[in-house]
Amino acid sequence: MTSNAPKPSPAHANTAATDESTPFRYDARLADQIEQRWQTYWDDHKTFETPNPGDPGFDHSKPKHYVLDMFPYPSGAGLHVGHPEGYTASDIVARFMRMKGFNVLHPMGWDAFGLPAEQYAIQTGIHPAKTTRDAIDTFRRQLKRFGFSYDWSREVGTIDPDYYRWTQWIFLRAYDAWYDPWQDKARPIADLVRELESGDLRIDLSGDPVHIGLSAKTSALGGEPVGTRRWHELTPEQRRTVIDNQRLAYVGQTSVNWCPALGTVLANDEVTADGLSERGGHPVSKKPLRQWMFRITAYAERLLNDLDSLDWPESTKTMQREWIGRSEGAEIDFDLADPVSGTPFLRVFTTRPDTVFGATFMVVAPEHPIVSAALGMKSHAPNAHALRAYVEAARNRSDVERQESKSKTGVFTGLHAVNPATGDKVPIWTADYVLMNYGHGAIMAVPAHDERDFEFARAHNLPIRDVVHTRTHAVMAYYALHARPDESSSDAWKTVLADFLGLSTTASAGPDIFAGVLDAVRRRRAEPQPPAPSEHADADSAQSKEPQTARGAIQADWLAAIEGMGFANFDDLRTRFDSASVFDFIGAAYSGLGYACNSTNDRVSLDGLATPDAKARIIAWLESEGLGFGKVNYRLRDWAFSRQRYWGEPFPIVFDEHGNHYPVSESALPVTLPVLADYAPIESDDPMPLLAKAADWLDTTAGQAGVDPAILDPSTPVRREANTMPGSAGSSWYFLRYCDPRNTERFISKEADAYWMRGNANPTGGHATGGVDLYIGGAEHAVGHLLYARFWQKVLFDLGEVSTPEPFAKLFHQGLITSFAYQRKNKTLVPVDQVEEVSEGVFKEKATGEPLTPITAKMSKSLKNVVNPDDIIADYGADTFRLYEMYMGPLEASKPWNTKDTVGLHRFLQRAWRLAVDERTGELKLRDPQPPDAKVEKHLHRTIDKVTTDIPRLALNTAIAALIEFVNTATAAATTAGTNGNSGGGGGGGGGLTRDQLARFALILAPFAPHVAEELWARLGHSGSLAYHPFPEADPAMLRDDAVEIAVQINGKVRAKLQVPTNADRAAVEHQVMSDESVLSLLNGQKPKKVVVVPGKLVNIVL
RNA sequence: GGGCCCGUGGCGGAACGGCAGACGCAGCGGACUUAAAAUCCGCGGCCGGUUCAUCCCGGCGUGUGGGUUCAACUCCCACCGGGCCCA
Repeated sequence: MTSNAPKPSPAHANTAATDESTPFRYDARLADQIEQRWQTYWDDHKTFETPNPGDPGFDHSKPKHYVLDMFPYPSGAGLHVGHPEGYTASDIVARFMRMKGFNVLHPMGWDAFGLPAEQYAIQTGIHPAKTTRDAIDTFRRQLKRFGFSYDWSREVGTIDPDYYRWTQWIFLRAYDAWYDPWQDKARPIADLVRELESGDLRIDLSGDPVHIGLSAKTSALGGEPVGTRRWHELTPEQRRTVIDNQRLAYVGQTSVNWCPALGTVLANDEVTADGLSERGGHPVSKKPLRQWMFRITAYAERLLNDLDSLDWPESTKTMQREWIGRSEGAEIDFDLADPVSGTPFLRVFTTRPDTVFGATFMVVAPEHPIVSAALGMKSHAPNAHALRAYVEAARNRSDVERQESKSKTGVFTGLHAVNPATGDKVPIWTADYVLMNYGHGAIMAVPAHDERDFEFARAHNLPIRDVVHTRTHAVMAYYALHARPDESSSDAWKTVLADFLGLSTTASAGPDIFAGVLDAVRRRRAEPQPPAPSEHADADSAQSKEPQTARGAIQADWLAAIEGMGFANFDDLRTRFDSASVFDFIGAAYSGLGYACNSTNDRVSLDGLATPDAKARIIAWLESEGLGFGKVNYRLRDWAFSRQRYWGEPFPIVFDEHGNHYPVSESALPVTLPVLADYAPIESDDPMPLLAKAADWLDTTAGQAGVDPAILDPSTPVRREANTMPGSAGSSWYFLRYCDPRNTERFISKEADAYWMRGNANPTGGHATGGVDLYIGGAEHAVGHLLYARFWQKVLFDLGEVSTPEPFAKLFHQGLITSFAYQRKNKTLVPVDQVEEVSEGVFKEKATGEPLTPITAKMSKSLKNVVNPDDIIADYGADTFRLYEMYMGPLEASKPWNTKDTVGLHRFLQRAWRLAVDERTGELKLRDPQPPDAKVEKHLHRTIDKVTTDIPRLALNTAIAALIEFVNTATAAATTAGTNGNSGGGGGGGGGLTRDQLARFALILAPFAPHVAEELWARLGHSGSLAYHPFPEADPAMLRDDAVEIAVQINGKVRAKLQVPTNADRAAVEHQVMSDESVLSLLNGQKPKKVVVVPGKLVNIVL
């Protein structure tokens, strides 16, 4: 039987025994009773409903704490064990913080629009409105069964018209805003119009507003802005175009990810690395499309900088930084060596200006004007035919084909440019791997340090010149230059170099200290037998051959590496480095960071500089010479916001017959999603929005649609926007709605926002930047949801709608819960129901008898290793389930589910229960009137302390371990006192804990196992819930012992243990240790060189 | 290929640079029981010595090899293996 196969249910096993002699044992049946009772109680008494400022019962004197879960996407399959992991952790924090005197906001809702629900509806033939509602009901019922302390009165769903009304409203706010680069914030479009009208702003050549004399763009070009126009010079159509191109939500033409099978466009984060859709795994291709876009790129710098202020996992911050992809590159101008009319120079953008010395040729897109210019020049006739044919062919290939094609085709234009750094004449080629719409449609090709350039150079026999060395190469280059004659001989050069490399890389050395390192290598080699300087002179005989083998191993590694590079001899090595052709020789480009080399001319040298420094120096030089300038570039693209599907928020936008768009006025919101019977996607190569099927809804008048009569006559026929918003629309602001979910006037009241979203220094690490105090959810949303939500928050912040610039002050990712799976020799996996365990830890496939290796893998339907939480709760109860999931390991770690381990946590609750309740009579067992056991009391304080410090840092596994230890101590005390009987359910009479101790224990258990804690609390005679009772405090005096056992080490090895007074200072401890008889006998008369005393821990005597 | 994270008993895991293996599971021994289950108590890294046995003692141990330190699971470097992200 495998570990995941069904087990005999303990519920049934227990029931028999329970009925006979221990009807009040804590088993599945009793747990179920207790849990139902308290869940009903909490519901009936609205225990976890949280008033807002201004509501009756709101307590101004308490600080706030907002604990948020990423809301789930309710699927038909119901919850799996991964969902409650984060929810349990956040629930523990929420319950703890309530008891610590905070006003806690802890809501739950549903992310319910989107592709999966729609796909499911298509498969089943049931309308998504129905399947989604059913899934929500299932999820809600399951979540309630865990006893989570959500304020269900604040429940929201993204599909509720009352909710998406405000999603549409936020869209309109962005539609009606532009990004002011001078104030570095979003502002209303009306401000832009006013400044254009006043003449403060003009329109530049590319149609963007520009401040005369203030524009970075124009000053970089180093001249007066040419061709700017004033507002009043523009026609109404031109004005409309200018304005529309400034909106934060705008219609743009971009290359999108089109998925023909799903019939929709996907965002970059919805497409996998191998070009398949994340949902369904269908092929996705690039396609140009006019669609709604969000100008998230305007916020790139702020989204990047503000990450520093957030208490988020470093890995997630790194992912966002990389997704934003800020790079400091440069625009560099290459003068043309051959005169071409109208084109004095070629401008390129590069992220690696430090490699300009290695630019041995240039490549322009076939559409580049210089190509047609070349074709028109008689002097280049010999090449003209091939060139013309190539341009013609390239025109018929799509961008995708051009990017993907492996063969590096291209043709020489016959023209040359001048490399501004080297002064060399370099040929200009045209090739279709360079796209006209990227950068300037031209690149400087650095074949030694760019993969594609390298392949192109190889294919067309162009020179490859090294200008960046890795540390390894830098060491080798230094050696090539500085090796002594005896070191360059045929036998010696490799071993000396290997030692040099070994020592340099160990020391993370840069070129500046190579000389010293080489000296050290030579000194070492000069020594006859190599006990390296650091080895202990007195090393005993057993380790005497260690140093040699160790050094030998590293040397061997490097020898193999050198061998792998294939240099014939030292002269070959030297020639390669001298001629800057190492990468050509190795046969691969190196595009990483390193140290510049071969990069010196009369006026600037980069040699030896690390890449970032080399970049800075070359940019400074280019700028001083007027050859170029530094430029910041971002990888982040604007957010494609249109989906051609049914199950999403409609846009509050209509179009007139000319294709101009108009907003639906606020008072006409929401634009409700029409009920569509046929919601099957339109599979096609061209995007076709599904809502186009709702003809009655689609074609209307401006008045019907609710467009402001001031901007469009109500009788004007209009067509509604037929695209819908993506799934990430509703999830980008739901945390705001929870604060004020039933507000019909605003998406969130100013008061609710100011209270719940404000900055708040608190135990779980809230920040002055404000926002949600603790946000728990999966790491898979690192660059999607978490970036979009930050962006919307900043837009709303700029427009004065919310008070904080960041939505989530502290973020925590729970780890993935995996399952065991079984692997054949060929690495394929076997479903668990086809596996048998032939003996302890040995597994075979039932059908074939093939031996299998157990591994951990994601839970999946196909492997049949999915665990359903409902089953676990039926067997053990929700409290056991909660404890087990939190006890499995660190919250952030990925860890395998092992059902058989759950029984340990069930036993813990059983022992805790038995401490307090007689299993035969159900009577409370208390120690009173006997005084509390001193050891137990002390341990209780330690446990309170441990739990209090562990919960805020989400170290819930160790907090539970501490609770278990306490129960074990108390149980032992009760047993030795002879008051707890044993077999089959405890004697009558006294117990291990006093009434007061049991009460405190129930309180500290409550965040983890709330039902059983409430039950104990009630049985102690309290009325009502303990949910708001103050959390017990540990007495610092009880955390210390009078004496502590310390370890006595001699040369780092523990040789003795000694009791010393806790308050003894270092000198006293040292004195006690050094006068202790057993220590003296261990010292055997030797005099210590040094004695290290770590108070309360150990003493280390160094001989 | 680049970046990040992780490698600790049979398993999940614990350990401010300070006595490695807390706590739980599985296992072994005992108590209770007609018996089993449940429960309770005890043992538990590996190798060796000593002993009837307990006690006790020595050596080796946190993927591998180096380094820093009085002291390294923990910090640094390289490598091996696994995972995640980006190409």
